[in-house]
Amino acid sequence: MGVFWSRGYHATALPDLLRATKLSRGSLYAAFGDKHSLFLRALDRYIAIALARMDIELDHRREPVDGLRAYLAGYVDRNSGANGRRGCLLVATAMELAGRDADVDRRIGSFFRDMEARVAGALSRAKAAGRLADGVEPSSAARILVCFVEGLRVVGKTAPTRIISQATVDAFLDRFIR
Amino acid sequence: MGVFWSRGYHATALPDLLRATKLSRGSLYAAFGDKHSLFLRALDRYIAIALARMDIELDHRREPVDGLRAYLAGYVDRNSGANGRRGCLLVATAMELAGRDADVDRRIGSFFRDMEARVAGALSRAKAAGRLADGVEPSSAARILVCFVEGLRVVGKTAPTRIISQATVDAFLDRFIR
DNA sequence: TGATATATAGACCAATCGGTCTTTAAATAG
DNA sequence: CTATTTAAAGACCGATTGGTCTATATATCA
Repeated sequence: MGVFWSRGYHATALPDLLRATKLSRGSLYAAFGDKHSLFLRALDRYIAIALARMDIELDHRREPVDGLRAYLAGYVDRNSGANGRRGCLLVATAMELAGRDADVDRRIGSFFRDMEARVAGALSRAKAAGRLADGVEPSSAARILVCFVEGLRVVGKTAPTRIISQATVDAFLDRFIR
Repeated sequence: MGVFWSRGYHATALPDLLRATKLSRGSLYAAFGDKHSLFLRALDRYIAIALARMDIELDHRREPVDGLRAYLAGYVDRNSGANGRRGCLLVATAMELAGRDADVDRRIGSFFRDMEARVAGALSRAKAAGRLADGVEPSSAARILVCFVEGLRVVGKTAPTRIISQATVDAFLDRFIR
């Protein structure tokens, strides 16, 4: 997964994968089929990890606003320094392969839906707790938030400075939370 | 430019460029040097067009809120249907090459700075006109807006539906404008 | 120990990559 | 018209691509 993450699909060559998996060419093909299948597995794992993390951060039993803060703090972290420069496998894959690879399309699409649903859930709970700013509607705010964090990952590729990311995230949340 | 835009750098092969430029192999190399130089020229043109468009949309003499609306409307447009599926050369390049190509790094970085400066300018003028919501600070709001629109381009790759984009953009602006 | 299954290393494949160069045709100048 | 420049077509180059296959070494088991 790490190799695809760092380099992208096209830029990852077989030798890179062999070095990363410590497998021989034959064993790799026996275990995973071809490069494309292996990439799909890596993508699936990346998605599963991201969603699992969200399930913890945005847990129902938790204070929803705290959950959202933790969720955004995670993005700040992943956007800082070396982490930021590494980027996001999902965003990179979306830009590189979406619209040209049906398998990828399905995964990216459903990931964004799943992510949006989780954020919308947290926002709904925040609203019920009276913690949302006036006029904020959970479902559209969730879409906004998803766009915002994915955009963070894009600009974080070139300017991964933690302090600015954190301030931006705080200012963002201030617009939706009270 | 169009070829790199549609396929990305690595996925664009020489034959694609020959077809697109209607040039022979020799002429292309005589005119542009190598693939990398040609790509840089395409990227520069893309950036110049984007900034020129912003200069019109966010013109000083215009009502700043109208300008911001027009600016965001442009993103809605570029994110809908086939346009959306084509994606954004800048975002794709940032994810594919940033951190591995110094020439690209410089261009992407300065583009985001230029874009943010223009948005911040419009927001400042809006603030002076009393059109900003309470507690909105132009410079941090500009960073938020840049992240938001770039994130739009990412999720727009898989779900480029105009109505939702428009509603999301409207709801977003509602948080900052009055 | 000897027989068998497993996985390694790496030769090998056709196709394609970015890039160069030669040959030929077309346009221009006199 | 001929002479000269310009550009197109495409052969060609070594390197690399994703993928297959064989020979060898290493376990495993009786």
